[in-house]
Amino acid sequence: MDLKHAKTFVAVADLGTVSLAALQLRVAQPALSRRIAELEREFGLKLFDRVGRRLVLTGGGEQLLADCRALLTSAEAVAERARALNTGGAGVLKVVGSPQIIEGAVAEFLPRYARRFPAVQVKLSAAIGWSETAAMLERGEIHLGINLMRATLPEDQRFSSVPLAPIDLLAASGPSHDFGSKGSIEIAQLAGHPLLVLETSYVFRRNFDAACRLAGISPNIVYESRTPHTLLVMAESGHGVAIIPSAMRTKGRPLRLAAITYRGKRLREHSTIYWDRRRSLPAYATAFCRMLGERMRETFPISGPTAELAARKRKGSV
Amino acid sequence: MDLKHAKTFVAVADLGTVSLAALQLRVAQPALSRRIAELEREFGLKLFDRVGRRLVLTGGGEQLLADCRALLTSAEAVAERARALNTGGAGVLKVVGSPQIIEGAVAEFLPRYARRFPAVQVKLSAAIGWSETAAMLERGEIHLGINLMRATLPEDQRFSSVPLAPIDLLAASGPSHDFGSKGSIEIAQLAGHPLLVLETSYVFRRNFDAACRLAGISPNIVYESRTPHTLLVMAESGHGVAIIPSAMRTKGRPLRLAAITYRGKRLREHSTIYWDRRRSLPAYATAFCRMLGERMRETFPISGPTAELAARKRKGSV
DNA sequence: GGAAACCTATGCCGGGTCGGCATAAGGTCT
DNA sequence: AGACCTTATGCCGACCCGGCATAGGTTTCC
Repeated sequence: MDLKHAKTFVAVADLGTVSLAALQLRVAQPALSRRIAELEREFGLKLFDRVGRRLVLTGGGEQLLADCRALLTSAEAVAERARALNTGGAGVLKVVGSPQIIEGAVAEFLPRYARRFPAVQVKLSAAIGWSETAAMLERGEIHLGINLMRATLPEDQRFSSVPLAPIDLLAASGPSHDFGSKGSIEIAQLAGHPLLVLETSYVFRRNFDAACRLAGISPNIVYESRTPHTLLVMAESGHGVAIIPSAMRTKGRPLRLAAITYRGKRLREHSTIYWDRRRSLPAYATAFCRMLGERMRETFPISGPTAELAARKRKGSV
Repeated sequence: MDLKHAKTFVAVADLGTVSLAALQLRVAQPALSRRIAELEREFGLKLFDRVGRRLVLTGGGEQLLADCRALLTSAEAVAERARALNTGGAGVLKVVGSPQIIEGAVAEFLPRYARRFPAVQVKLSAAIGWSETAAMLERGEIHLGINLMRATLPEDQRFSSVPLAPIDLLAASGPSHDFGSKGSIEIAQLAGHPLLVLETSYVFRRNFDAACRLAGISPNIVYESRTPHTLLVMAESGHGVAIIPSAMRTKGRPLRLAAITYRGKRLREHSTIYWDRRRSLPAYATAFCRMLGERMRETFPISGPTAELAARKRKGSV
C-alpha cells in the first residue's frame, strides 16, 4: 500500500474507467489496470465489479475509498507543511529562561513575535541556573536558552550567543522608605539596613557579595530566598531592603526603588540568549533573538527608580 | 513522498539514530541514511541537525514529524478497514424498495440487522415501480432492489433474486362496516361497494382488475390514487372500501380488514429482492436478503383480518 | 591519551519493480 | 455488422532501491 496506489484507486472510482484515470494521472492504461489488480490482491477483496466497460465500486470498495481519500488528504497536509516551512515562516522553537526573565520580558514579547511569525510554535519553559540550561541545549531539548553573560564565560566555546539587554541590581523597600531623588544608592549606604537577598546560586547575589567586600562593608542579611518574589513581599511589609534584578515586574506594588552603585557605577549584568553551535538556527529563530533583544532594550529596565521611570515616560510622549 | 519515507522519518526521530531505526525497520543503515537525505532534499529543508553521532530534530522537523505520524495513522486506518472487510463484516449496502415495503418491513428490520453487522452501512431509498428499480440496479447505483415477483418476469435474466414474503390484497373499510367473521371476502361480493383503488401502474391494481374480469363483475371505482395511504384515509371516513396490499401498516387505525379471494383463493403476490447478476454480493449482502426474508415471513401480513391477527397473537404467546 | 566501539555518509553493483507498447478479448453504439 | 471503446495481460528495458564495503567522525572506556 502506498500513496500511488491510493491515488490510482480514487481516480478510477471518481472517473469510472481505467482509461480516463490514466489520462488524468498521465500514466498508460495497462499500468493503472495492474495497480488496481495489485490493490485488490493486497486488500484481499474486490474493489470494483466489472460491469460492461465500466468499473463499479463494490460496497467494500466504497468504504475503502473514503479511507483512501482521508489518507491522500493527510499526505497533502504533509506537503503543505513542508511548503510553509520552506518559506521560513513555520516551525517549533523551544526557549528556556529564568522565571523572572520569562515573566518580566518574554511573556509580553510573544504576542509581538506571533504577529510577525504566526505559524511558529514557541514553547517556553523555566530553568534555574546556567548548568541546567546548558545541559538542555546540549541534549537538543531546547533551541534557545536565556541567561546572564557573566555566568557562562568559562564554557562559551560550545555556544553562540546574542546579547539582549542590561539588567541592574536594585534596592527595593516599602513606601515609608526614601532612597532620595538621585535614583541610585551607593552600596556602602546599605550597611545599616536589614537586607533581603537572593541565594548564592544567583549571579546577582555573588556580584552583590563581591561589591560589599570591595566596599569594605559587612551586609546585615536578615533573610535569604531562592524566590525573588518573596523578597519583594517582605520589603513591602517593611522587613527590610530587598536586593533584586531590574528584570522583575514591580508595577502596581507599593515599593521604592533605587539602582545600587559601587563608586557611582551601577552593578549591572547583561542578559544573553544562547544556542548550541552545532545546530542550525532557522530564520525565525534568529529573528526571535534579534526582536527579543530590541524589545527588551526598549522596555528595560522593567523596574527602576521612580525618577527614571517618570523621565522615560515624558520622553516616550514626544 | 511515500509511506516508506514517512516510516523512516518517524523511526529515526523516535530512536535518535539511523542505526537503531535500521534495526527496527530491518533495513540496512545506508539505505535509511539515504532515505533521510532524500526526504530532506524533497522537503527542501533540514529535518535533523547532526550532533555528534546523533540526529537531533530541527524545529521544522518537529512539525513535519507530527504530520507524518498523522499520515501513518491514516494509512493504518486503511489497512484496518481492509482487514474488517476481509472478515466480511464491513461495507456499504444500498437498498431500494417501494415506500410501503420500506416503511412496513425494512425499517423495523434494520436495527436487527445492525446488531448482527454493526460495521455495515445500509443506505435505503424509495423507488416507484420496477422500471426505476431495474435501471438503478443496472447503473450500479444500488446493490439490492425489492419488488413484486410478477412485475419482473419478462426480464429476470439480468437479475438474481431471493423471495421474501407473500403479500395479500386486502379490503379495508371504516369501523361501521362488517366483512363477517370469515376474515376474507370473495371478490364478487365487492361488486356493490364503492371502491377506492390504486392506480393501474401498480401490479396489485392490475391483478385486481383481472380478477374482476374473471369473476364477471364490473367494479364501482369511485376513487383512484397513486398513494395507498390516501385510500386508507378515505376508507376510514366511510367513502368506500379501499383495496390495499397487506404490507401496509394499519395498526391503530379504525379499520376493518378482509383478505380478498377469487374462488376461495387469496389474491397474493410474492415480494422479492433482486441484484444485478454481473455484480458480486458479499456475505453481508446475502445475509441481508436471507434475514429480511425470514423477518418478513415472521411478521407478515403486517395487516390482515381481525380474526387472523387475534389468532396469531394467541399463537405467539405459547 | 589511545584503542575500541559506535555512528553517519557515500560509492558500487545487481536484482527487482515499474511503466510503455502491443495485442487479445469483450462490450456498446450506430 | 462494423466501428469504437474499454479492460486485462504479455514482453521488454530503464531505473530505482537496498546490501555490502568503506571512509571519516564521535564517544566511551581503560
